[in-house]
Formats: sequence, structure tokens, C-alpha cells
Amino acid sequence: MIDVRLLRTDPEGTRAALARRGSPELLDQLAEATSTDSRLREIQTQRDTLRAEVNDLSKQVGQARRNGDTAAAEELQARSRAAGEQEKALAAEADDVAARLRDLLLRIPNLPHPDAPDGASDHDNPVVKGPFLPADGFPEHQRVPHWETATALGILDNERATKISGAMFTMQRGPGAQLSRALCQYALDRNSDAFEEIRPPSLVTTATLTATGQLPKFADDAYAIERDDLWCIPTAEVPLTSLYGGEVLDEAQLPIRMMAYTPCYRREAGSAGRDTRGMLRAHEFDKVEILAVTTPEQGAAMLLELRDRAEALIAGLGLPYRIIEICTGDMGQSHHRSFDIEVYAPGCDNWLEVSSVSWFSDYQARRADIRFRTTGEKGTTIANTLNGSALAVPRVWAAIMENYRQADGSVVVPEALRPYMRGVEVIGPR
RNA sequence: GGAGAGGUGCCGGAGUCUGGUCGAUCGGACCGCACUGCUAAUGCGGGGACCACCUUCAAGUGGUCCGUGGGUUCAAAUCCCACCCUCUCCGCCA
Repeated sequence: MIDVRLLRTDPEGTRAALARRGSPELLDQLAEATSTDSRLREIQTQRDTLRAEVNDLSKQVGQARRNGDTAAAEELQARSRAAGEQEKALAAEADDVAARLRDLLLRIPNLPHPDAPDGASDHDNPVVKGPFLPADGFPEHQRVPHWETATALGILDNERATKISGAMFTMQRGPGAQLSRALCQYALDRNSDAFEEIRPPSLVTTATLTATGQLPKFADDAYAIERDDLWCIPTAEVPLTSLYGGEVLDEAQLPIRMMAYTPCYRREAGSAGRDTRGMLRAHEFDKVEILAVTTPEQGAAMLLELRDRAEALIAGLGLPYRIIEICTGDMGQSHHRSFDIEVYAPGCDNWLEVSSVSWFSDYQARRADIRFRTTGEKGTTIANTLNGSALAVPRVWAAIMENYRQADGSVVVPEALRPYMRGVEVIGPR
């Protein structure tokens, strides 16, 4: 959620910043929020005045009763009742207006960072690093889609996954299953120098899913467990961001760095029929997420730290990659500034998004109510949150199947993963 | 799932039966000052969060906050209802 005060103190700047996202309806919403906000404050002021009157009269009633002056007490009581009735009506209106304002604000996206590139869609995302490709290109034996290679090797069994759970579910077997786990372990181990490992719940409350921005706007993308009013997490970002929700931290604790491996659940509501083969898009997948809670000043540097860490993981696997920056027209609702790491998959002849690193400024932290206090100073400040996929397992798995495929159809295990593979160095036919 | 107990400020813990003088007793921690060669001890003083108004530096005024949300009342930490969470016992269970 953006700060309502911005609408009052810098309406022009706020409007200009949001205009960069390229959505005209958004500016209408903004105008509506602004007028709703001033209406709310007007009513609140009136309501508070009436409340003060009721409070004051009530005190006098108590006083009169103690003095045994029943007549005066009853007269005061009647006046207080009348004021109370007016107050009640105004309070109800204030609650209505406040609810409308909150709903509007929850749907207004974050302001893009001044340095975020302008653009209308994903076609305008500039490459900011790379591409890093092998000097002599890709040999013919790497031009095989991973699903063919992996199915032939008996390590991918999507047919049976579909039998068990339906379309868009995947299943890895044997060394393929080991490889998935190895990637998780690798990503966690490589960041354990600075990040606390968390094993959070995968089912969360509606409030938790609202804090990170998935609700109310994107309810269709998430799996709901209605009977228990819980939701399956689409990413570890959701529980980790809310971990300190509702708390006031000490500035000295910041930045806080956390990481988690979790399964991720996505309905992929808008993507039916897309990427149906292989491992590129599934309702359930594994991911290691890295996340930070910082002061506003620490945000910019942390964004680069997370990006560097995500990049190091991909580079450490010897995969061809590039880094793109997300332009204003392609940014997610909560994003302030954001980078994607893409790996090249020669078999699909596609750049695969394997990591997305984002700075949310105080947008999520305001929803989650994460604040910090500076020692010796009054009041609190809303924190900043950032996160990045350290490693999205299935797409990296797929990229390995294609980039490490040998002429005989076997797949070499990248050096960095071998410690986790029980001695398997090459995945051959089973 | 059943029975019982409980949820109050940074922490501990009163207040709830008997509604008003309770944003809240007391203690600890913390901060400031005094005392002390330094520490400790002691003494004195100070506290939160959030919203609006007013100034917009400081201060001030009003409102809200005693798990959450409703209700009763002139007035609710206190009475009523629902829900959430914690603890103990029972049941079930990897």
C-alpha cells in the first residue's frame, strides 16, 4: 500500500510516478482515493468533536450522581444521549468511507523507482548484464527440449503426475528427483553465510496473503482452502515477509536476511495451454527464496546484494544467462524496482526466467505493518522489504537438461551439484 | 474434538465479582538528572502506539487502543455475544 499522506503532500509527484506504469484507469483510481481521503478526514473530525462532547457529558453525569443530584444527572444524560446518536451516525459513515478508501488503496500499485526504465511491456525490458553465452555456440545435441531428454532417461514422468493430480503437475524420479533436491540444497548452502534458514508454513491466512499484495486483486491465481479459510503460498515471499508483521523492530536488527526452501502453488489461471510440456510451468514447484527487511536507506544496496547472490548461483552452475531490468509497464503491483535473471535453454530456444529480484520499498511492509524504531528517537518508521528467487528449481533443472546434454543423450551433472548427488556425475539411461 | 484456566503498556503483574475519579496501581527494565574517584547502590524525574486538528521547529488540542469483532449503557479493561490465540488435562494423530 502506498502512503495515503503522499496523496495530500505530493499529489502531483504521486500522479506522475504512477502514470509511468502506463495505465489510465489507475489515475482515475488515484483521484477517487484522494477525494475519498479528504472526505474521510472531514467526517472523522466531526465525529471526534461529538465524541469529545459525549465523553465530557458522561463525566459530568458521574459527577452529578456522586453528588446525589439526580435531576441534573438525568438532564445531562439526555443531552449526552442526543449527542451520542449523532456520533453513531457519523461513525458509521466514517467506517464506510474508511473501508472504501482501504479497498482503493489496496489496489493501487507501488510507485516505480526513479531509475526504473520506462516502457510499455516486457518487450521494453533492457538487458543490463550479459548475455553470457558459450563462445562457440550450441551444438546440435543440445538442441533437444528437456522433456524429451528427461523422459527418455526415465527421470521425468509427467504422464503419471497427470494421472495422480491432473494437468500441469510434474514428477521427477530417481536422479531427476535427486537433482531437484540438490538444487535446493545448493542454493541454501551458498547463502547460509548471511541468511537465516527458515522452514515456514505453506498454508497461510487471508491477512497474510493480503500483506504481500496477492489479495485482494489476484485471488484467482492462488489455491484457496475454503473450509479452513487458508491459502496455499505461491512463494516463500508470503510467509517470510509477514514473519515480522505487526512488530516493531530495533533499527540495530536491520537488515534482516532470511531464506527458505518451500513448495510453491499457483493456479496459473491465465496460462491454460501455455508451456504445458516439461517443467516450465506447473501448479506446484520448488523454490528457494532469499528475502531482506531493511531500513529505507539500506534498500538500494540490498537490491544489488540479492541480485548478485542470485546471479552467483546461476553462474556457479555454468549456465548461459543474462540479467534484464523490468520496465515500468511490466512491473508487478508491489514492485518499486526489479530485475530478472534469465537462463538460456538451447533445446527450447528460449530465455527462461529463473529468478526475479525485487525491492518493494515500504509497500508490503505497510500492509504487513513491519516497523522499526531508532534508539533514542520518538516514533516508528515503516521498514522496507526485498526478495528474490535464489533459485526456481524446475526451470533451472530444465536448463541443465538442455545445456548439459551430451551427444549420447545422457546429461552431465554440473560440478557444483555433485556433492548432493550421491556420487552421480552423469545421468544416463536407466 | 471435549473440559477447565487465561490473553492488560518493553517485561512481570493488579484492576474485572460491585461500570464513572482507569490509558490504567505496583515492581522491574530503560532514559535523564543528582550523589559517587569509577562501577554498584541510593534519591528525584520521565515514558507507548496510532489518527485527526493546529502550528508545521518546539509545544498544544481532541479522538482511538486493555486478544479481535460486535452488542448493552449517558458512560465499558470491567456486563453480554461470537471468534482467534496460549496453557493444563482428556481424546486423536506423523
